Amino acid sequence: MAPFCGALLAASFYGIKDPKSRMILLKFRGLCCLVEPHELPAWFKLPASRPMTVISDSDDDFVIPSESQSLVTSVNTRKANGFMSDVRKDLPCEIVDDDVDEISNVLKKRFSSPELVCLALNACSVKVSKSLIDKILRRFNNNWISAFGFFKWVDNQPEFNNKQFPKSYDMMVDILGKCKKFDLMLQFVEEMNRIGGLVSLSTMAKVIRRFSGARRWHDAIKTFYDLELLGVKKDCSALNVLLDSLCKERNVKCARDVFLSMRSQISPNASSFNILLHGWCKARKLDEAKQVIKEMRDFGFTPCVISYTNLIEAYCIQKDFENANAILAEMRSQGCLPTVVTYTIIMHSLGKANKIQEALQVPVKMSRDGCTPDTSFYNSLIYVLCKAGRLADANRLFEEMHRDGIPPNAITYSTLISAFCDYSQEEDAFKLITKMGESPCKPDVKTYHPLLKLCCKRKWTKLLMYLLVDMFEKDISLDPGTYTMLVQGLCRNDKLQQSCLFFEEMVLKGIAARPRTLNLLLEGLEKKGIYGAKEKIHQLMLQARSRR
DNA sequence: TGAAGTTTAA
Repeated sequence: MAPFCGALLAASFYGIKDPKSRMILLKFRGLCCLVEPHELPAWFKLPASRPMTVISDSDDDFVIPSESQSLVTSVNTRKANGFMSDVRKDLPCEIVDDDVDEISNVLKKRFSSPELVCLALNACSVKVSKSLIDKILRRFNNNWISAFGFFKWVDNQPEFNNKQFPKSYDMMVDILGKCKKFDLMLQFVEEMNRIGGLVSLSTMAKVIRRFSGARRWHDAIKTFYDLELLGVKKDCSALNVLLDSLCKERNVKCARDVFLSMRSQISPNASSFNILLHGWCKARKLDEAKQVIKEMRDFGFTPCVISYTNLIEAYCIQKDFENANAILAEMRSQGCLPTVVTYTIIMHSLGKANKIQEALQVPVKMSRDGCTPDTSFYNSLIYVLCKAGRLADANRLFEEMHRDGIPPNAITYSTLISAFCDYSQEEDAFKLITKMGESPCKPDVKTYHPLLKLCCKRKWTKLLMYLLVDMFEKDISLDPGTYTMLVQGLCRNDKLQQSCLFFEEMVLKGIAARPRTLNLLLEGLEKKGIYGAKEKIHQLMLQARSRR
């Protein structure tokens, strides 16, 4: 009756079914509970391949409160009525890709090295195709060991001709960068260069952006200077990639210095100026932004709708709607018409500033201009309606999007789910994430964050765990904000042991803990007299500090 | 993601 299953256990997650009582034990990073299958929300599915064992429930110390019983029952009733199967039947054409599933099942076992992944995959008998590679890489883009092991395995397949798939190589470069495996990433690029014909500007853009994202400015700039060693032209497009990645990571000063030092060698285009303009606008440096407009004109470029929209956004960030409108008037006088992007910025900022009535006038003005809304515009409108507490209207709008041929995206779902959680309409929130599971939109941390928060607030530990397990299964990793929320939320729920686990994981990942979070945890441990854990946390902080 | 806009939250 011992717990089982090496690989899954190593990942500190397992689900065990007792065939007699049909109870399911869920264990996730020290969280543990025993549930009846009917308690599982409809969107939560245990993989069929998981082994079955009888096990006692000594670890279970969680209780689902009565409110969530009603939630679970309602989801369940729909399930009993065939709700889920109806949804599935109605889907236009669900592509069942057996090969993707077969490989995913192997990759999910979370091996300790790419070589082990490669070995395990040798047992698979699937045919390598471009679509298979893309699907797997997309699915495991948070897990470089699985992705890289899979890629090496593909490379060994006799039918695989690596020159056919430069984009897949670029994806692999990006995954290594995203997971901060920078040395491996550079080695891999070298390897691509040796094979020949695989390294392009789009490859190097991934490298530059990932270095910038990790605030390794020097490496980003060096990558640009050394482009020609890899056979990539050091032209204006390459310069713009570097400038943009520096600006997007909020280092516009560094971008300006690069720009000035390169100006004599590479002639900038209008985009170069707009990139810098955007950098200054985001940094709320309006004087510098205006200076860029002037330089742009001196250089012989006329500011375009993107330039004006950037300035409008800068004023909107400062809630200076008067000046935003003045720019709007100025661009019109220049014969430059605002686009749906311009209107989205204005509407969204008005909503954020609680000027709801004015915000809701924007769609009217926009249609007068003959400008058609898109998904992002709808998302902002939904956000504004939610901010005003008009959830029913927001939901109606969401339904209308389908009808109007403007497909909702993951942000649409996340916005509504978040609002439902804020207004304690948890049943609607869970209904929506169920619906999302049946749509092409993929949830991310931002989708789950408000749900996890709600579970903490209501002390719904079982539901919290369903969600965490679900995220784990989908390879959605926690971000700093979510770690902080979980550590604090579990602390307040007297789940100190679990709170410590998330705290530990966060610190080991190199995420700095806020003093507030640390103190809350330490105070909790002190109050409960759990001195061992308190000492461990202290040690952890010392280690983290010395590493920095 | 990538010359402009949309989701969490301290």
